[in-house]
Amino acid sequence: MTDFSYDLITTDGAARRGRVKTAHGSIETPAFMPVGTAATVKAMFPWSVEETGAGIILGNTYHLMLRPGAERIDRLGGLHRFMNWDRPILTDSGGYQVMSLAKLRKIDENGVTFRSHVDGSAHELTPERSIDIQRLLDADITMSFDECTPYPATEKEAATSMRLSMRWAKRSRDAFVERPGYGIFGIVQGGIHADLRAESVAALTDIGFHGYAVGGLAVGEGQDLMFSTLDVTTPLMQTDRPRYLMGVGKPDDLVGAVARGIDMFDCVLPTRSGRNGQAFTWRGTVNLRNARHADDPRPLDENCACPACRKFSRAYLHHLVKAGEMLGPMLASWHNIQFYQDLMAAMRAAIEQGRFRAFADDFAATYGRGDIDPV
RNA sequence: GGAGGAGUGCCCGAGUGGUUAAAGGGGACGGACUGUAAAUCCGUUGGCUAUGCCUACGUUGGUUCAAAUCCAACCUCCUCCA
Repeated sequence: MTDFSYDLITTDGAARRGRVKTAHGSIETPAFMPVGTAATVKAMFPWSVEETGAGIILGNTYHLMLRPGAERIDRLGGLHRFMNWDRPILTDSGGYQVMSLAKLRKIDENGVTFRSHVDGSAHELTPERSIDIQRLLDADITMSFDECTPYPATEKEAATSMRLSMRWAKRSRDAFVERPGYGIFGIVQGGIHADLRAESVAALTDIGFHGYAVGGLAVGEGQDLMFSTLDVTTPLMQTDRPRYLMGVGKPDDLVGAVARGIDMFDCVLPTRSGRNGQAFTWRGTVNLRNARHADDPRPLDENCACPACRKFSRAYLHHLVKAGEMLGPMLASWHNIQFYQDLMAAMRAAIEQGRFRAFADDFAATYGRGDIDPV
């Protein structure tokens, strides 16, 4: 089996076209990873996810540890087999839940004690345990255990939080069992502070990871601050390792982040928004609940290959969403994941052809700028 | 034919003298969602020449300073008995 690797195929400005090789296959980057927190990309079959062109999905240490349990998944042959997804999987370490479940956890130097959101029972997550769980899950890419620093945070808070994450990153790296085709990523923290981001990148680079993630963004700071933080972060990151912007984002966030040298993304938005009746298109978002679609026989997006667009009308999608029929969220999720994959494919092609800047300008000119109904 | 019960805003439904343009649902309309405690959450939902006024709780009339709330008649519906 080949080692875990990242090949930088070509660049266009700061944008990078690359390929990540893992035990379960390779990933064309820039890549978007659909989120499958609880061993399922919500409302989608794994083969549907595959059909959109997604090359990798994300799972979650915290959720799977609580239910059905990491050891159980291990006994059942690992997460790929358990959920019938044979392509690469990246697992989040539970670090995001340190922030999102703030009311249900206690944090100290050793790690975090969560009160389960399922049944209230107490569970400890340390860097060592998080890494071990991710090994049991058989994640191709393990994420180091961190604290996703909330926003807003004072510079002092961001520094304290980041340095704790750096100590945990070292422990995570030490706990990671090297296996061919498997890698572990360190997570850069530091809030919106350039000096802290620089310190964090240096600390992680010193430890040495197979890839590096930028964490703690898209947590309320806004796109301008997210981009300006990337501007002072990605230039410091190793060019021969993949760069993953965690939890991002909206389509225009993805384009802007690729322009700043990011290779990988994950976000719940396409699936969550899909379940909530919002569809993404090249012209912006469409709220399928809106009354204006009730009599519209046209497809959501004539150029989209997903079944929601190929086989059904906006009027029908509108009806499904309004009626609370589960096929509505299913089709909308499928469409959104398809759109995200199409967007990534378009960016990859633009980089290969050295026209990423033009692509980004064109995207900015049309996305969110007009009604989707230019009849 | 007799006895009893009920009629509230788009719908269901709370409300038995003033703080009621009227709880709460639903529906409708709109918005949000960024390493998923989310098939979730949040607004708005009588009208107007709007810090006020008009219309409104089956209909009409009455009692009262004041009525969705009390009284009378009428209309409609439901249940039971003939």
